[in-house]
Amino acid sequence: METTPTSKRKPTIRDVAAAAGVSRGTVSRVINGGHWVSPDAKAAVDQAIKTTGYYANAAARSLATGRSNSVAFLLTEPQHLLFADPTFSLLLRGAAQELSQRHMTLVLLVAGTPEEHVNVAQYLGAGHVDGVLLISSHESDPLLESLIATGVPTVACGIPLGHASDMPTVSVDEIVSARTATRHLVERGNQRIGMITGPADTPGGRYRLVGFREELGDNFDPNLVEPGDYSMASGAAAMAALLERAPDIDAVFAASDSMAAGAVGVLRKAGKRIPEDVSVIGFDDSGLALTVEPPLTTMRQPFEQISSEMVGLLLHVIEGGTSKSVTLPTSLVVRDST
Amino acid sequence: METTPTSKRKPTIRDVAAAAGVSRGTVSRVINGGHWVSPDAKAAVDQAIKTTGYYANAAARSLATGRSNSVAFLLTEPQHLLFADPTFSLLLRGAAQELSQRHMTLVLLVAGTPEEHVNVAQYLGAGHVDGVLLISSHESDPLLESLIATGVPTVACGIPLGHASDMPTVSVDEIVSARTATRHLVERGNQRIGMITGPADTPGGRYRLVGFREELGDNFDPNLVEPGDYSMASGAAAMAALLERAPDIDAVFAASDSMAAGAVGVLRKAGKRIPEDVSVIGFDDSGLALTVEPPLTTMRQPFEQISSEMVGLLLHVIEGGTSKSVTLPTSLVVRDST
DNA sequence: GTCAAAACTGTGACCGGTCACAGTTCTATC
DNA sequence: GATAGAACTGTGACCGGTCACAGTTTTGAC
Repeated sequence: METTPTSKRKPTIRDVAAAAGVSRGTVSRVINGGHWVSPDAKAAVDQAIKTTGYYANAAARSLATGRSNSVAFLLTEPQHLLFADPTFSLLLRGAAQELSQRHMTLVLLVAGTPEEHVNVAQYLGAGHVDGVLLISSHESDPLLESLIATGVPTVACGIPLGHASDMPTVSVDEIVSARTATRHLVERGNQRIGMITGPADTPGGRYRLVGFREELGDNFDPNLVEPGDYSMASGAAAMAALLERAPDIDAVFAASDSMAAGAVGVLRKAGKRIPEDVSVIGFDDSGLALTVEPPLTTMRQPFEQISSEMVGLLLHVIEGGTSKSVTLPTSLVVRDST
Repeated sequence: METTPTSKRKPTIRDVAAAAGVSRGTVSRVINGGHWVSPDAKAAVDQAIKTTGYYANAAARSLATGRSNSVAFLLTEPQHLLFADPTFSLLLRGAAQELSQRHMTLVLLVAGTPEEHVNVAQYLGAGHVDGVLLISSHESDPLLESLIATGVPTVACGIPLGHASDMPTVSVDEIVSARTATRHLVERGNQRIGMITGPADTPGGRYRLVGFREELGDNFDPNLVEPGDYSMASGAAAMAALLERAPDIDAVFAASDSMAAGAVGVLRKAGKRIPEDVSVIGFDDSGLALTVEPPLTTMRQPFEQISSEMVGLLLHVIEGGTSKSVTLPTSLVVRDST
C-alpha cells in the first residue's frame, strides 16, 4: 500500500457544497444542467467538483428520481444458442452504442433457464432498469407475461406471437422478405426449392415459412421443409435430412445465415457445387454470410436501424409518450451462392 | 386498459410491514435470510409479500448497503472489432452465467471511443457496480489508470502490459502456449513457418510472438512475421502479405482463430492445399475453428474456466479478500489443418 | 422611487431500504 | 423464583441525492 490516497470515503454532494461555499441545492442544480445558477456559483462548484473528485452517487439519485438511466437488453434463448447467432451481437452492439450516446447504460440480462427467469423477473421488478429491450421471444414465454404484468416499459424485436398488440415492436416484414428470397430462387430457374425454417414458436420461424409457401403457391412441397433452431449445427442437420428425402433438391432457403452456412457445409461434403447444383440463400446478412465459401446471397436485415429504432421507441415510452410500432424493410443481397 | 391493477404506486417495505402486522425491521430480516425472526412472523411476512406483490427497491437497498450486486463487463476495443471476435462472446456468456448463479447482474460496458471512455469512467465512479471484469486492455490504456485511481475492484483477463502487478489477473501462459503450437508445426516437419501476430500492445500479441521466436530459435525468420488485429480481415491481409514475401512458406501460426480463418481463405484462393501445401494453426478454439474448411488445429483456451475464475476472484476482492492471480493451461487441439 | 417579475439561493422533507441499539418475551439453570 | 442469556421485535437515524417552496437579490418598466 505505497499509495493510499483512496483512504477516505467518497465525497458527497455536501462535501462539494462545503468546498464551494454554497448549498446542496445549488450543487445539484449545477450537476443537472446548471440552469438558474449564477456564473460565479457555477464556477465555484465546477472547481470544487474537480478538486474533490466528486461523482454523483447513482443509487441515491435513482432513489430520489425514480429513474435508473439504464435499460435491459433481455435475451430469452437457452445459453448455447445465444452467442452462436451473430444476430444478437449486432443488435447488442447497436443498442449499446445508441444508448451510450444518450448517457444511458445497457444491462445485459440472460434468461435461459427457469431459474434465471425468476432472477430476471426479480431484477426487473426491483426497478433496476427504466425499460426493457426484448430481443427474442418464443410464444407463450412466461417472462412475457410477467413483463406485461409489472408494467415496465418494453419494446420487442419482432412481433411476439400471441401478444401482437401488447407492446411496441420493431420488426421487418417477415412474409414479404421471405417471398422476395423465394422469388429470387424461382427467377433463377430453380424447380425443387427447399426451406430450412426457424422454430415455429418464433415470428421469424413461422412467418418466413408463410412467405415461402405463399410465393411458391402450387409448387410448394411440404416434403421440402425442415425445421432448425437458427444454429449452424441445426442447419447442417436439416440439410442432411432434406438431401436424403429429396436428392433432386436444387435450391434451399434458410431462415438464417447460420443455418445456411451449416447447409453449405453439408452440401459441399455431399459433392454438390454451389450454386451450380444447389443454390443457397440465407437470411440476416450477419457478417457470417461473407465468411462462407461461396459468399452467401441473403436477405439483409437493417440491424443498425432496428436497434436504433428500438432504443428510440423505448425511451419515448419511458418518457411517458404513446407507444407505436415500426416495420423496417429488408433487402436482397445477391452474392455467389445463387 | 381492461386490466388496471397497476394503477397504484409500487408497494414499499412499509406496506408489507403493515399488511403483515409487523415492523419494517422484521420485514427486512425476512427478506435477508429470515434469521432471528419467529416462524409466525416469517409466515405472515411471506404472505404479505405475495399479496402485495412486493419487490425490494434496488436503489434504496444500494444506497443503504453501499453494494449494487452488479459488476461491469468492460470492453475497451473499438466497436468494429468487438463482436467480430467470438472470444468475447464466450467470456461474456461464461461470466453472465457465473454471476447469475450468485444473484448478481452483469452490466456490459463498451468503451471504444474517447467519448465513451469518459462515460464509462463516470459510470464506474458513480459506484454503479461493485467491481469490474476488464476484458481486453491495450498498453497504456487511459481507462486502466482511472480504474486504478478510483480504486474499484477489478480483475483483468490477461496481464495488462505495464501494469502486471496492479490488479489480480486471470490468464493463460502465452509463451508456453505459443511454443506448444510452434513445436507442433516443427514436429510435423514444416520448415518455413510464418506467424500472424496480434497487436503488439496486447499481451497476446506480444507474448505469443515471443514464444514463437523462442521455440524456433535459430530458424526464426523475422521476414515471416506479419501483424494483424485478431480480425478475420486482418488475418487475410497478413496472409496475403506473407505469401507475397515468401511464396515458399509451408506453415503459419495465427494468434487467433479468426485470423487463421482469414488466412485459410487467402491460401485457398491462392491454390494452396491445406495442410498438404501449407499447415495452419490458430489460437483460442473459439467455435469458429470448426466452421473453417478444413477444421482448424488450434490452441484451446479454457474460456469457461477463465470467466468463472475471473468472477470468483472479483467477488473475493469485493468482499475484502486479498487479491491473487491465476494462470490457466491451454491445450493443443489437433484437427485437419495441420 | 416603487413595484413586480425574474434570477438566484438555501432549507427541510422525502425516496425506500438497512442497521445499531434498546426493549421485550421466552427458556434454561441453579 | 430469581436471573442470565438467547430469541425475537420495534424505532430512529442514516445512506446521498432531488425537489418544492420560501426567501433574497437583481433587473427593468413606469
